[in-house]
Amino acid sequence: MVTKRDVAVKAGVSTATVSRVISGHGYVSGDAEKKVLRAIDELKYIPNKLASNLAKKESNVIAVLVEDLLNPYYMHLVDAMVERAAEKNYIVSLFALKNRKVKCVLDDLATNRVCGIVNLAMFTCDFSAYDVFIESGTRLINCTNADPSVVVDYEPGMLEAMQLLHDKGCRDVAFISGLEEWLTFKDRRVNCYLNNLERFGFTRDDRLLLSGNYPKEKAHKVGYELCEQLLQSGLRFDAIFCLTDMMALGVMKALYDHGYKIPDDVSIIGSDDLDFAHDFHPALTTIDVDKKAEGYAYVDFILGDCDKEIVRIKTKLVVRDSVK
Amino acid sequence: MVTKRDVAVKAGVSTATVSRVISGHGYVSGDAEKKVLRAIDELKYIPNKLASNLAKKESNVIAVLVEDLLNPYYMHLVDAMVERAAEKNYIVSLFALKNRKVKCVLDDLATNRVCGIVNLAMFTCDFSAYDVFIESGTRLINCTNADPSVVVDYEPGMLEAMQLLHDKGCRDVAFISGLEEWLTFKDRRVNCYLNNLERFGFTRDDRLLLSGNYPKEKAHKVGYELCEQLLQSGLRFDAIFCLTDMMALGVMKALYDHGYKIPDDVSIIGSDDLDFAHDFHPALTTIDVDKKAEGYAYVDFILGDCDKEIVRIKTKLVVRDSVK
DNA sequence: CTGAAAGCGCTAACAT
DNA sequence: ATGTTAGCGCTTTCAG
Repeated sequence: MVTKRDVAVKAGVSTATVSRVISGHGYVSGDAEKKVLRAIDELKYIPNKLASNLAKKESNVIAVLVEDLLNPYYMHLVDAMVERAAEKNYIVSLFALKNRKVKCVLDDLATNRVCGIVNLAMFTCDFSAYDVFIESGTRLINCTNADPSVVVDYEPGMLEAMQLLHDKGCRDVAFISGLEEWLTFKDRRVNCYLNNLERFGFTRDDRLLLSGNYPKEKAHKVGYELCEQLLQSGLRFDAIFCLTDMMALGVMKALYDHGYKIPDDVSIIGSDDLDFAHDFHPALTTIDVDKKAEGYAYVDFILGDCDKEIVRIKTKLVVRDSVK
Repeated sequence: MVTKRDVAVKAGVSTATVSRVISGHGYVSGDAEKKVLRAIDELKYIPNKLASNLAKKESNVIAVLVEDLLNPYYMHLVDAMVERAAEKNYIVSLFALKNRKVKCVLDDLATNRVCGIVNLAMFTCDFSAYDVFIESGTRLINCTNADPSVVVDYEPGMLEAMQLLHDKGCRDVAFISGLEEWLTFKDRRVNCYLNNLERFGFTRDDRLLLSGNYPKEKAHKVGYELCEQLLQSGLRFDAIFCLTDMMALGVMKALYDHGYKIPDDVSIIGSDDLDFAHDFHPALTTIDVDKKAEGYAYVDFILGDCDKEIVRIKTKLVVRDSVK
């Protein structure tokens, strides 16, 4: 294996100089640079991250914590993160909570000395017991309440959606959501819905807001079940907001299974705008989230390339065919 | 930061002994073991993978190469791989080809000294130029033609599916596939279809087998377009095999958009059995692939924990509502 | 059964 | 502008 030392010898300089030309930091004469570059090329030198990670006491891996890898929304995010991380010579690794104690996962992150952790799961964890993270200044996102954060600003999209429903004459608008403590009381989509019911002349009825076990259980499954629950409640409704597109998939399925027509009998609005929302039947009207910006923001935060302490992600309504 | 040395000092032994009890290799007296374990516990020692990676000249990261992270089938695989890898203290990192030259990605893999590469993309690459991989014995899956491999044995599932179609009286069965060179001429699903047309009394007509640009383009999009192409061809067909479930989503969408009813006018069969195939409309009849076994096999191969040189993944038909 | 010690390849002062 | 060198924390012979 060819090392930095080999390059240095071949170029007739020291390893420090080689480091300088590679990193771009520090002064190097044009002549030295040329020789080093040529040596690197001839020797096909490939730097060893393993060594630099150790020397720097920090790895180049960004950890992403997820509840469930199969969630397409997360994958959009991860996709963006991988792209952004690659630009900066970092890599992203996945850590799943499924079937593992949180402590195990945390130990795993610690032993790997990851340089940052993006927690996409619905819980905060106590990192205070992990000196490693604190000492090494590992950056955390969405792990503790004090983290810098990226928040999806659902308001514009939600307002557009409510306006659309209003324009179409809907009055009894249900909202199918997830975990009560995380996704009903704290969620910006739900809050926006709740805060603007009167403004758009929608019926206010607590029973129209349903909570379920997402994301501990699959969104589509929760959507299906909650929709059946809504159907059985006997309440009148002419439109349903779904917390996510996948939830909308389940909701629509339940509606079909019970003989309802979409959007004739009930209008559906999702949230996320997954890449295949267009191919739902009918094509889903949904609140698009700028997922690429969100993913980029995560890695920029982790890498300290973002000076803001909070970045807001844009949303907007994408009108397709699921609203009459 | 507490190091192995700290533990050794506290336990009154050498670092080598600490290593022995941690790794479980080599002889250690019960007494020494006890002391070491206690020291680890009291000091809250967390081993540093960065150091061990360097010392062993091999990292604990398994690389997964994908064309497109958003493909749900890959995510099922990655999900299984993450789970399996975690059991063995390895982590999995994602590398996307999208927008990057293959050489860049390969350099990236090399500089990170990944311990293995699972190539889920549709191309083989020339690793011969990368001494690092060869020297360090990096295990490759699906990278070169010589790799050990896991093959999905689509035959059982395909045969069941063809039998079902036959029983339902279908005769003109189309097949909507992907890249011609990879997914038409080489694909086991396609081959099985082609080889058994007569056996089930299906029409043989080359024009009924359509190729598209998947996976370079999204499956659902390719499915949609190919289905429209089929529609425009004027050929008669009463059933369609789709290479993947996501393709089926697009195909079904195209059918609806053109006024067809599923399964009344045409039956649809997918392949993969994604977790949300049940919530397609109608619920998709599809060939289930044992994705967990597939993911496990990949990491077992990478870690050398599998002595077979080829493992076969099972498939079976899951009957739902998209076949009349 | 245990310990000493020589690296692994790179980084980052510090010196020149 | 460039070189020297002392680590980074762990693994792994090799002695004892």
